[in-house]
Amino acid sequence: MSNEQISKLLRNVATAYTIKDEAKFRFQIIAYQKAADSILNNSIELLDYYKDGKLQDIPGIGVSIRGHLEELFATGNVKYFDWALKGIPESVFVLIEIPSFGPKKSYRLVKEFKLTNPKTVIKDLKKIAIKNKIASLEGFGEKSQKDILRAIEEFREGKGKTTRMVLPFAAEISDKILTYLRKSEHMVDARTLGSLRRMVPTIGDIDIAVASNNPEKIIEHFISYPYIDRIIEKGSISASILVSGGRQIDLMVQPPNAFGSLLQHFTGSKNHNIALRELALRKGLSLSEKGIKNLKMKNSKILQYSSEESFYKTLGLEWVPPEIRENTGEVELSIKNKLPKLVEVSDINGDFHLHSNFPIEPSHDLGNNTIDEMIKKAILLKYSHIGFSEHNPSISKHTKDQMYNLIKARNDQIDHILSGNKSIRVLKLLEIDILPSGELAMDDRSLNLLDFAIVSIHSVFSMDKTKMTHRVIKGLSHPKAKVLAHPTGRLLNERPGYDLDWEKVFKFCKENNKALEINAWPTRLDLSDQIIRQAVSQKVKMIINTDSHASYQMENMKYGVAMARRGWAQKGDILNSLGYNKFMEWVKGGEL
DNA sequence: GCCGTTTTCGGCCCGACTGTTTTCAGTCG
Repeated sequence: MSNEQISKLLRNVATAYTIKDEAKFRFQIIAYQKAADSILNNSIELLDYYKDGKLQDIPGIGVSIRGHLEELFATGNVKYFDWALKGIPESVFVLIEIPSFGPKKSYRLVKEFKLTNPKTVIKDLKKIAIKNKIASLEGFGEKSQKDILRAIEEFREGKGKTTRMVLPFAAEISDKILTYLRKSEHMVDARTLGSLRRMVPTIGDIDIAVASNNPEKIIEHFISYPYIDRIIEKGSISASILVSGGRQIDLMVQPPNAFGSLLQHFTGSKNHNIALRELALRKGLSLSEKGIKNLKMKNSKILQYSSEESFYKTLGLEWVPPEIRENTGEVELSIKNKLPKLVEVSDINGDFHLHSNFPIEPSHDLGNNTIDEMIKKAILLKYSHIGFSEHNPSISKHTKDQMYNLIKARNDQIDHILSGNKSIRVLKLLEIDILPSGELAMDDRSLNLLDFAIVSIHSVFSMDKTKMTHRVIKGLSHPKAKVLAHPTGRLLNERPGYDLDWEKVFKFCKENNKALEINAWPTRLDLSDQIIRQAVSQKVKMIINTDSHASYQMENMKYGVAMARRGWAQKGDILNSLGYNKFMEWVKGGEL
């Protein structure tokens, strides 16, 4: 069972409890939802935790839920869940996937109209709404009947939060809205917050905070956005719209004096905020987007904060970088003033996974820009050294000698360009396939033309974990192989990536002076933040590369750095932060 | 059901908005 399926199962238990007796099960509901969230956000298979007897390491999973999950893995079923879910038709759990459908509404509609077929429940409900049968129900009306129809329609079309965007796409939409908002004379400041500010790999909706003394005017301006599809909701200080393309934008306004608490609130994550608010409660304080209320003093005013720093400071906390606001230990460390100093874009001295358009007759895609163009871009980015890593010449279409000659020609081209340009150093690398056998797709004579090789998997992804781990380690074992590129092979919104035994891979990298790549390509972002954090804790070195196939893509470095930051990586964990000489020491096998 | 800087017992975030209501329940983030 996948993490997603297990998460859904726990969420269903919470839903069932909510329907049966929300008051009685209040805290179990929260606990099950928390556990479900935690599992969904975990990029490591739960089955692996189970096999290692470490289910309880997952936050939100205690003795009770762990027991249930162990039963699930051992027998494929959980008696307690069967009991909890008893009496709730399966179609309820289908309806609840539609935004604006919660437990109560879903159950009520299923019961009222006997919608017992989970496969057709959405279609059936639509028919009933069209026949005007919902409006007359007590607690419903004309408006809610229309809303139900529209919610079903939008769900089918994948609008709103039902599909997630990759970071640059979300950033582009957000920038357009910000530019528009800034045209209002009532605007003092506007910022993109939520998961986009935290640099989560995929974004559900776009959250924007505005500082203004005239919120009504801002809201009016916001809902007049020319590319609007419809207004989802609109109040006095917040509003949500759907823009063309089906993306949801949430807006919230506070006066400039309270902008700090709004920034904090709307950046999240939800779990970080809950942790902060529980901490505040223990001090007799209540937090919200409006500011801080002192609960010990009767009818005291809410204290306002114009900056996030002052807001955190009042709680006795160090300001927390948005990328690590996930309640995974950052709150505890910020109390002690012991947050790590995370790596920054300005620490990056080079990019080592670049594909030029040099006709190397590769196994996979060629780049779009010349070596010269990419070097010029690297100079603009103030890099001191870079590396070209085109794919190896296709092994099936060339003899060994032909491959050798192609690589030599590429190297000569680099030397030729460098002879007229001394402002940057350029390493001669290649990205080489690790064949299913674990062998590299190039012989030693050709490999010796390189400063080092980046190795990666580009075929036969479906190997099991043990075999894939063996394949990767064998590939990395070649003395010229120094970096494992896009280590899981995941493609966001497309495929999950293969499984590796990370303990083994980490150990091998550490003992043999190899590095794991953090690939900054926006649909890869591979490694995940979670695995980066494990690698950091085991002192495995990493290198952030853009995998650019065009010079403008070299600006994607910021996304790779963001993943490193989300994984709590510091400058010392990231090889790109080294100067040329130190870097070459590492290349040649020296300890750092 | 989970969790720990006052706690292994006794807590558990906070507010906005909507529709159907005359004061609130449901949903969302």
